Amino acid sequence: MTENFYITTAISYPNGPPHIGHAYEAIAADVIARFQRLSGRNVRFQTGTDEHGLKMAQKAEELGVTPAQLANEMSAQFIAMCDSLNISYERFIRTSEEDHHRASQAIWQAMVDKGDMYLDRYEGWYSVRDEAFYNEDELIEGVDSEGQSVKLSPQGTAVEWTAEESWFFRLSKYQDRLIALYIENPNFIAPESRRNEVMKFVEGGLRDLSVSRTSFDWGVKVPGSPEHVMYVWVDALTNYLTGLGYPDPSDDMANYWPANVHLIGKDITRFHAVYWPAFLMSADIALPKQVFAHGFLLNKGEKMSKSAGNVVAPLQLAEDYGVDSLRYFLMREVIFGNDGSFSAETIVNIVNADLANSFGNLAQRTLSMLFKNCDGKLLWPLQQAEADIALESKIASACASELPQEFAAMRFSQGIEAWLRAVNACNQYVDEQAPWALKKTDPERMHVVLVTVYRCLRYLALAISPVVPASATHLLDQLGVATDQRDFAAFDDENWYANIAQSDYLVAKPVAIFPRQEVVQAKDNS
RNA sequence: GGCGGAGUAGCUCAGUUGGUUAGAGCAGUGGAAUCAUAAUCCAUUUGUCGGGGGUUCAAAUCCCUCCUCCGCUACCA
Repeated sequence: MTENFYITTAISYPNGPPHIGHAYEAIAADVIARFQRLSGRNVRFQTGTDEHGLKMAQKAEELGVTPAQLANEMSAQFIAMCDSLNISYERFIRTSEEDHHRASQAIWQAMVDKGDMYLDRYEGWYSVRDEAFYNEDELIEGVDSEGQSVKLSPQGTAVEWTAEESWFFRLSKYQDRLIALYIENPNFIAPESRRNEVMKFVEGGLRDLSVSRTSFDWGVKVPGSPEHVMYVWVDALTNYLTGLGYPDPSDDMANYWPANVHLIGKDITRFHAVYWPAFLMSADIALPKQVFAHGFLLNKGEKMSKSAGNVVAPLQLAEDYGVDSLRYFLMREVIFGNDGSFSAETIVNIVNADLANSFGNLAQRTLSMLFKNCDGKLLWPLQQAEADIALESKIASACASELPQEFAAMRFSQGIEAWLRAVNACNQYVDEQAPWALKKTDPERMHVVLVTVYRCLRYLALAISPVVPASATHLLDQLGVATDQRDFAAFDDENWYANIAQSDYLVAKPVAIFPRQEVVQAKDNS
């Protein structure tokens, strides 16, 4: 029986164009999705945009368009980003869609039926500028324009005592069950540092959550309270269910829920690790198996911000260095779960060293010799020497065992390191065997050596394919590997090589899969 | 302020039940080779393991203290 696997990214808030963080999350999720497919699972991969909320409404007004128009325009940009980064999602969800409103109202109603929703007043010091309520003890003393002493928000903006009618969710009721969840499922929140933070937060006591707003109307209407729209997180989190057809009983719900992993940025851990499971518990829906919070990307070690003027457009990087180069760099160089630093120089460095020089050139030198010296013919039957078998066994272990184990545990950089050791072993083997010398002394042996590396290349290409899908496909095409033989199950097929070798397949003059890169100078905007 | 994490070669990081000359990759340097994308292979330099103090036969690893950086500390998303 085939296992199912459901992975989601957070849905992006499209009040601005996609940035490198969005690209990173999409790429990481895509690598996981492709890896799971390679492992033989039925994968459902969902991403999308979170289009409601005050900020979208404000941004639309600022631009003189309706929120729906803005959402259309911006979500198109996110879809375009996914497409250019080769993101293999099954569903791109938009929270403004009709089915999502229905799903959000259904989960809301389920929470009402459970007795977890009540109407109350939300009172506090509100800053219009910050759009946030503050506690008395958070406020600072300040002076207004007339020299009067006034209370200000921590950001120094004006606050006023405000009261708003709001629906509340009985979050406090779920404190103990949440803690039990974290203890019984240590991997529910990853990495561990995030789990510790969440544990402390919940142990510190939970207050009920205000979950509706009356101050604007760009959102999902609360059932029975048309003047209220849902607090965006109730609606946003529900997208993970909407995409499977909730609330209707459907095959997708049966097959894919609960999700295997919600991949998110570390800044929204609490919403996913506290509120979301509490909502689901209340609605009697199964809980996702894991919430994985990845880190942030820093531009040369600096946080990116509009004011610092160092925001990097993801598509520009993909355009400058290639989609697969960007994907490889992010998965290889950033320890998954930690923050990571990037720069054009580092990307070029890593990609040239690993992909162009080590791996790409290995393929190029091998296929080139096969083409020139053996007319592209593969060898059958194949009589390998001890060194050949030893190499293959090492490569098979790295590609079929080490890398998959690391990837399954979300340790992508470690998995890629194991793969790189295999690549290096192949280059080492080529140098030791020196097929160019054998060409004069023992052409038969030369052929065996080249075919041995050829066989290793298939392992290497398949294993790394989730990270660099287009390039891996390019190489597998050159190797003549059938498209239905490109998964981990094919590693167990003893006859794969015999089938190609005994066919009339010939290795053609190879085309470089990873050209060397050079740093593209940033355009001067002045 | 409270709680938590981190500070190891130029860069990114491994490395704790305390134990021989502290490791890897990249970058650098020297050499070999010439099939290949001036790619590859071999060898190799550099470290007060954040500062100071302590425990111990022995500490990057345990304790104390100080410095620096980061995260969390609820309703923008």
